[in-house]
Amino acid sequence: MSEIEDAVSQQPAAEQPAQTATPVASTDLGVAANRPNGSLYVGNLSPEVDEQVLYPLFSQVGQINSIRVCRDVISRRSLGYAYVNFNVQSDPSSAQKALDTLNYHLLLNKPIRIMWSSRDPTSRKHGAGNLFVKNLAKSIDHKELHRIFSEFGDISSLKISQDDNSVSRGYGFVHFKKEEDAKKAMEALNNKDFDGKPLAVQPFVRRDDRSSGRKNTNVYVKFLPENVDEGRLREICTKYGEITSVKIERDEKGASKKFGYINFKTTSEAEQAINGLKAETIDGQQGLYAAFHEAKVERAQLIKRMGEEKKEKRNQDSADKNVYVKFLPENFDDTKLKELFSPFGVINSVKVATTTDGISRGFGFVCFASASDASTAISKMNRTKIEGKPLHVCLSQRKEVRINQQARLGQRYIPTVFPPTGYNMPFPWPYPLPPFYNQYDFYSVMHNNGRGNRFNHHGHGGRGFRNGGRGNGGRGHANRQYFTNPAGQKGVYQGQRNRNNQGGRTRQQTVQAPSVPVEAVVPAVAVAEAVPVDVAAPPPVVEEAGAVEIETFTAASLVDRSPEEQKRIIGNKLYLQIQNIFNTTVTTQYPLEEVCGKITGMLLEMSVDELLMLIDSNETLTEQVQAAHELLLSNNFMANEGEVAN
DNA sequence: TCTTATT
Repeated sequence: MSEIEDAVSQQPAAEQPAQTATPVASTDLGVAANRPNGSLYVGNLSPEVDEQVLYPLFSQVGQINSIRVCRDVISRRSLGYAYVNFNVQSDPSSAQKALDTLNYHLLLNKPIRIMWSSRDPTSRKHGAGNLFVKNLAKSIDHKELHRIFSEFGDISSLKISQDDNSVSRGYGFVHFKKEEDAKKAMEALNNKDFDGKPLAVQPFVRRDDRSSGRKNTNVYVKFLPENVDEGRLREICTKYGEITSVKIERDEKGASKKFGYINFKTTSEAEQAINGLKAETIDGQQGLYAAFHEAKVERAQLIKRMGEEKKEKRNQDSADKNVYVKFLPENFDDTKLKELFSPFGVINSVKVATTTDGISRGFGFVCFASASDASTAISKMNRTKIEGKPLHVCLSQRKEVRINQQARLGQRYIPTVFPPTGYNMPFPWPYPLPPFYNQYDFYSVMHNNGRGNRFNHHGHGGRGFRNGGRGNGGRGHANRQYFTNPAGQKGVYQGQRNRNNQGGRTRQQTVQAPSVPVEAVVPAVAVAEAVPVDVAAPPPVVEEAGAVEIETFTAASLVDRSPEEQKRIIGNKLYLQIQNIFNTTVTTQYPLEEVCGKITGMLLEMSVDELLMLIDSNETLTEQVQAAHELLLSNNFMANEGEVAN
C-alpha cells in the first residue's frame, strides 16, 4: 500500500505521541529533586475507587490540591491508578506522610500502592534495582514484606501479586531506589526462611528479555533437497557440534517436507550450525535457510512485532512528507494535482480523495520524497488561488492522529479539585473545575501582573468584559477557581462568583484577596487562558481597550509568531466562528460567552495545523463544537444551580 | 513464577 493510500485508509488508533511537559513554577522548598511537587502516583486501585473515595483518605494527612483517577478515554472506566496532588505550600511533608502511612492501605480489599509521581518513565522501565521475589508464604502481606526489605534501603515500589480474591500468589516485586541496596537485600534474603518457606530473591527480568535467556539449541532448517534424510542431515551437521537429535518433517506418505530440526548440545554449536548451513552446498546446491527454532507463539509474536515496527516506521517516514490539500476544484484529478506540486520536489505519490463513484471529494494528498520539499510546497501553495478559490495546504495528519485528537477532547476530564479544609464552602461541594482554570494558568495570571491583569484588557480592576455591549450587567457569569497561592503563604482558597441571578443574590467570597482581581471570561480571556504562560516570561503586551481586532492572517504570516501568539490569533477567529455556530446551528442553555469561551479553549488544544483546517471547515468545526458542548453538558462543567438560560 | 504510569 502506498503511503498515501495508507493515509486515506482506515487505521487502528496508534499510540498517542508523548505529551509535552507541563510548565511548573519552580519552588525550592528543600524537597528532594525527585519530588519537587506533592504529586503521588497511587496504583493498584479497584475499578470502583474514585476521587470521592480517595479524598477522605488522603486529606487526613494534608491539604490536597487535586485528585485524578485516570480513566479510559472512551469507556471512562478507571485504569486503576490515580494522582494525588498535595499542597506543598501549606505542608511540604504531607505527601511523604501519605507515603509513610497510607501505602498498602486497603481500599475495597485491595492494598493501594503509592509512589512518588515521576514524569520520567526510564527508572521504571529499565528496572535497575528491581527484584523478583517468589516462594512467599501466603501469610506475608505487603506491609510485612516492606518491613523485611526496607532494612536494606529505600524502596520505591513494592507489590505482591494477588488473585481476584486478594489472596497472595506467592510472588512479588521489590524495587529499590538504589541498585546496590537491591543487591544487598538479595544477598541477605535469598533462601532465607520466612514463615517456614525459603524466600527466593532474584533480579527482575522482563518476560521479553527472559525468553531470549532460555537455552536455544534447536536449529530450524528449510529448503532442504527432498532426498536429504535424517542420516544425511546429521552427517552434514556433525562438524558444527554435538547433535542430540535430528528430525525432518514428512507428509503422510513419508516424503520429506524439505524442512526439519537439528538439536545441538549447546547454543553456540547451534549458532555455528546456523551460520554454516546457510553457506552449505548439498549436491552442488546452495540456498538453505537456517535459524533458531522458535515456538509457534513466540514466532507469531515476533512477526506481529515486526509488522508493528514496520508500520510505525512508515508512519514516521511519511509524517513530515505527506501534504494535505483541500478545496481542490471538482475537476482536479491525480495528474493535475501532481502537476501542481511537482515544481517543489520529487513526489512519491499523489491521491485525490474520491467517492466510490470516482467523484472528487475536493481534497487530496501529495507525498514528497523529502520533508523539506513538503514544507516548501506548503508555504508556497497554501492559500494560493486555483480557479478563484484559495487552496488549503498543510501537513497531512494521519487518521489515527486526528482520531486521537478528538479523543483527547473527551479526555479533557477535569481533575476533582478539593478546597482546603476548615473553611465554609460558599457553594456545594464537590464542584468540578472549569476546563481552563487549572492552577498553572492561575499562577501565571497572578504573576503576570505588575501592571494589571493580562486577562483584563482594560488594565484596571474594574469590569473586564470586552464584549462591548453587555458589561457585567448581564446575567449568569460564574467564575470560580481553586488555586495555590503563588506567594507560598498558607493555603489560600478563593471562591469567587459574580452572578446576578433571578433571586437577586450576589455571592462573592474571597478568603484572602489576590493581588489583582480576576475577571470573568470573554473571548480573549478564554483564549489566553487556554495557553499556559511561562511564569518567567515577560508580561504580554496589553492590548488597547476595545481592540478586539480579529487579525487577518495567513498560515505564512503565522510562521513568525510564537506558539502562544499563533493560538491567540487563531483563537480570536475561532471564538467568533463558534459564536456564529451557536447563533445558527447549535443551541445551548448556557450563557453564550461562557460556553464559547470554554469551547474555544478546548479546541485550542489542537495543533496549529489542525486548527487551520478547522477554521476553514465550518462543517468539521460544527462537529467539534457539538462534541465539546456535549462534553461540557455531560461533565456538568457549566454553572448549573439556579443559572438562567441565556 | 516476572507489575505499574501521567493530571
